[in-house]
Amino acid sequence: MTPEQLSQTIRDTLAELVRSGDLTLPAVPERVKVERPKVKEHGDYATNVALQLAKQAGLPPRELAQRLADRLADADGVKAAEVAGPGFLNVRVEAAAQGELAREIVRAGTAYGTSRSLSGERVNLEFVSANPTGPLTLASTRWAAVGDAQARVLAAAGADVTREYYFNDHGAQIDRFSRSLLARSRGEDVPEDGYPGAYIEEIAQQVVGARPDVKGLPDDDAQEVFRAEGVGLMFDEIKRSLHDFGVDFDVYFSERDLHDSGEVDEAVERLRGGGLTYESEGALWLRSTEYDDDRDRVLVRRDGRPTYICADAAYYLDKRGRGFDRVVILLGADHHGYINRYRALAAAFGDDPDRNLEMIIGQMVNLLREGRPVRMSKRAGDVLTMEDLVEAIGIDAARYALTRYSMDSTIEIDLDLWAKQANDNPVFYVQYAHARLASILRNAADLGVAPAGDEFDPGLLSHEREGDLLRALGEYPRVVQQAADLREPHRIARYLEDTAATFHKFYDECRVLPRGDEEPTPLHAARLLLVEATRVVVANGLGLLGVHAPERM
RNA sequence: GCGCCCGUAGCUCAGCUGGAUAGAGCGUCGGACUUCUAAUCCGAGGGUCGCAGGUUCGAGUCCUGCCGGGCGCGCCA
Repeated sequence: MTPEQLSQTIRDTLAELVRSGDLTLPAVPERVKVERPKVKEHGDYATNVALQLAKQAGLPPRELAQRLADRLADADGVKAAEVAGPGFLNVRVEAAAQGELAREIVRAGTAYGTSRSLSGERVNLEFVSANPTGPLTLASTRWAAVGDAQARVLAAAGADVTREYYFNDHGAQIDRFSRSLLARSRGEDVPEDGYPGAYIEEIAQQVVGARPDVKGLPDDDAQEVFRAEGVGLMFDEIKRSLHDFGVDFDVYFSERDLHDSGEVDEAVERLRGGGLTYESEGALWLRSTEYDDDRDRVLVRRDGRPTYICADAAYYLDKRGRGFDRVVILLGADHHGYINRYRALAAAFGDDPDRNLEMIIGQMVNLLREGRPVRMSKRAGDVLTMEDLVEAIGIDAARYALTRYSMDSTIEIDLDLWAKQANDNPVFYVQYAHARLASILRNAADLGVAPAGDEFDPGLLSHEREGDLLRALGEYPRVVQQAADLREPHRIARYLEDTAATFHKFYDECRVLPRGDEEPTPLHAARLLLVEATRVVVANGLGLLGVHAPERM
């Protein structure tokens, strides 16, 4: 019996009480929340429906809970139901009803935990979107890990997700980048506003290697060569880093294309007609204060040139035009000031900013080494990059460490901890659980013991640790659902850590395989099925985070 | 000054969108391997949930005001 099934049973029971006249309610609630109590004595599951419906029913909560408990106790799969505290209803489930879940999970395999709740939703998820003027920074690495996990989680909930990367390969930043390359190729210092990093030197060398003629060109032409070649090289490197990190985008979208295609101009025209703009001091403004912005924003400068906001507007329209109902954008905390003007843009186009647009802000990342912050010196251009992080702790640890925390938290990654191949490293703790599970299944195969099949007796899984584990596995679909609804993939990681712990405790107390000369029993087969189910869940969960589920360690 | 995020055990962080006695890992101390991976498990200790009010049967969670930290506030992108 899963929490969903129990929830349904409780609803049915409420409906029965109403029908039989034992209870008066304006309506039986759509959803009944069933939660896992923290304290063992409170049963396998608990619900607070009685507390919530007491007022409507005109009954004291405990009285309502009691009527519900009396009827619920007879329901299929329910072993006991009792009233507790101010009106909680604590439920114990039949072992047989609960054990059945192991078979369901194994049968569902990789589909276990997925749902259709977002089916039909076309989601455009934009993240990273770093301009190709340097290697991916630590912050970009966080969005890469979280964004990809986000995409996987949304897809698991049935959404049709496109991963998109927006970049700008022309304009002021790129000019500074190409001027820096040019300067370094001549052994000169980079300009005051240039990019000082050591990678500039390397790229400059590569460009010169590929285009030896660049030396003889006049400044303007040479700079253009450095721009075209340099951006290409830099972007290739970024894409390769992302790919190695396990993150591949469906679309790389160029801002330049928006200008070239005339979409920016079209967007401006549509904004003019959208009712959220006005002209002042010779410029066209967006009334973004309508959406809690600090001030209105200029769309078209006095000289007639559009600001970058127009490109954003055009880009938004482009996405909507490609059929995406939801435009989701992951941004760093340094861009939070962006939200309100973007919402105003969506509204100016007649969209509902609460439904069509979603901007997710994530906080920054700091590194710790030997207990001290690893500082990056901006002046020297020594930024901490994705590759630095991967080199220090590996891809799995990096992805896991970056997705394990709420996006709202500024995080500190202790490199010494995450590099350790030891149990204080959460990613190893979870991966070890998977390796252990896989190992049991391998040994079982060697012994010729198979997981229970048609003859499976779910009632055999009645040990307390088996119940704990089954209930943990039963939580998984709800965790995925919640992670998808709240856009919080870190919940998957936390769940995996809890579930790994629950499994390790089970392993400690419940022998799975026959020892020595022991004959295999139905209990061995049943436990083996539970092991297989657990492996499925851990593997599925790690998969949502883009972290490997190793067969051995 | 204004806006967004954070403040929970010595440290790093969860807390199921208002529920029961606030959790986990690490660190500290003490235990458990002749047999499925001890990269594990068991036990102990550790808290004015930043502060002060408010909302209600009930607040770490919601509201208001302070305090502290991070990040932003261009006709730059």
